Amino acid sequence: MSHTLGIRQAQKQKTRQAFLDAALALLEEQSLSSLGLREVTRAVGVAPTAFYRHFRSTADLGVALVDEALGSLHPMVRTTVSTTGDSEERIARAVELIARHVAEYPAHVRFIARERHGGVQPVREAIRAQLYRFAEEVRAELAKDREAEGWSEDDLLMLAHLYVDQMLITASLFLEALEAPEDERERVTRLATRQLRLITLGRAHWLD
Amino acid sequence: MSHTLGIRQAQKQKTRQAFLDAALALLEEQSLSSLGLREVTRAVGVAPTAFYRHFRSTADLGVALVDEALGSLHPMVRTTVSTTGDSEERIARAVELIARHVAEYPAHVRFIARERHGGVQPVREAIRAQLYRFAEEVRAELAKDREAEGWSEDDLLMLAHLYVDQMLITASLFLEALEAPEDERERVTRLATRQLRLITLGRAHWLD
DNA sequence: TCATCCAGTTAACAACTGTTCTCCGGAATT
DNA sequence: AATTCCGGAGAACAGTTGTTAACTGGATGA
Repeated sequence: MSHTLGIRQAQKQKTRQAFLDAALALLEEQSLSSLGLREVTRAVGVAPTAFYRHFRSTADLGVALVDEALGSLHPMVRTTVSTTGDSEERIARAVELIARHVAEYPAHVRFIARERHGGVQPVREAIRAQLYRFAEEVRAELAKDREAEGWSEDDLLMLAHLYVDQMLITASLFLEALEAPEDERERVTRLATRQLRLITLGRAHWLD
Repeated sequence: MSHTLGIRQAQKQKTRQAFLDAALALLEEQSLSSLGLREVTRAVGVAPTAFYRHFRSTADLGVALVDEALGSLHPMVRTTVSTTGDSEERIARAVELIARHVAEYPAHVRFIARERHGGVQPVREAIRAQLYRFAEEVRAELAKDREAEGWSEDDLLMLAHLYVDQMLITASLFLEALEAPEDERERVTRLATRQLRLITLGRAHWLD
């Protein structure tokens, strides 16, 4: 098992997490490329120079945030795609799961959506890599389905990317609807469900 | 026709355009929320205070950039969707058209992709409004097609949003592949084509 | 021709930025 | 018990930022 951290290491990780939390909060109303180092340290309640003990730059912190936001999501995506049952049930469950995740971690979702095409290259790269991993994993799960018989690897990956992108679009829509009345979120649910239904329909007739 | 502008108005518009051009260039490597007013005036070669003669703030300039980037695109989108011919031909033409547009106006495309979920609320709002207009127009064009018989207005709008989002995803992929060798762009073309093909397939079986 | 307008200039403001170097004190190691 | 390690503090650096006020000089319209 993992060795119990010394007081020192534990305190360091605690401060580091405080940096990540404070940055995430500040990033709700701006982009990473405008996030100042002093701004973050001020929010944490620590001297500006302490920042350098944990990150080389704000871009570096951004990459760490990408891992926090997406790193732990892989098992969830795998099981979601592979859930057995009627395709209609699977769609409903996937949309429900996205809605739930957005409601629970809105700042993480906002960060990813914002910085995916944002102004900081290393962060874009990190997100791109993670999303590619998602697509690969979805492809692997899709390949297990008997509906994938006769599909080329390339076509499966094409479909997987479509699903991943659709997931992000839906998450972003839920995010915009977060503060809105319940029926707005209901509208998003119905929209996303039908879009996934249409894609699934196209999938079923791909080999015609 | 439009009244010829006086020397004064003409010069003002020229400077204003210089602001937009300089800002767009600066925004290739950062986000709008980190774009400084002085930074822009320096690039234009003008005093900082001159900025206020044209824009209230950088956010205001951003909204103007949204109009420049998307405002003139509506007729193009309309005619693209409504082009007659085999659906396979239509897909190929649409993808080709996106590729061409990205190659011709990469900075505009980058700006839209970046600020769609960016840190400046009025700009996000402006982009959202324009994209909604696109979706409405696509819906109107789709409705003319005989394949749309039996479709509800709501389902047509759902499909239209799917097309618009797919258009943006594809544009963003072409953008990333801009500096890459030709075969990378070819890969994107093939990917986008197949994704559109699958969506079109789902569309054809929607009423089953 | 003369008064008015107005895009752009100059100067100055307090507040902020990232980064360096030096130091402190408690944890970790021997 | 003595020594090393190291996360964080403090002070100072040269530059930067947005915004204000008062100005200049050429185009505009009476």
